[in-house]
Amino acid sequence: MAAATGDMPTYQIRAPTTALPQGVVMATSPGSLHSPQQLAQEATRKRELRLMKNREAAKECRRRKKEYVKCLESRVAVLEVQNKKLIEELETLKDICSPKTD
DNA sequence: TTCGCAATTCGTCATCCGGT
DNA sequence: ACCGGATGACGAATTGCGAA
Repeated sequence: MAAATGDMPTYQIRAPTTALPQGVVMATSPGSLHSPQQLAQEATRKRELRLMKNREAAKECRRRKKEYVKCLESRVAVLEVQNKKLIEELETLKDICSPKTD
């Protein structure tokens, strides 16, 4: 697929993020954190939240990619039919235009 | 039935890139 | 500069299938 430094794949649609995944609870405000234990808990919570979001993002990314590939495949099918017709048409015109050698 | 293998799916990490 | 979303890469888990 697109190289890391390449252009954006056409199947990517950047949508604004809205709701949090179900079951995710916002943390208390940072100002209310004190002990190292609380800080550690907060770090763990943040990590779990990040993993959960990335998991969902990966699913969505793969879904879009599949859709994109399907779309490309159906376009290939259409173009193949079109190409076949054009080749046939060309052969017909060649027959009509070629001088009779006889 | 079960074993081995290939293909597919999934979760995670690393990185890039755009927005603030 | 920092943050967060998108995605490629990778390894682990799962699935499907033919051979024994």
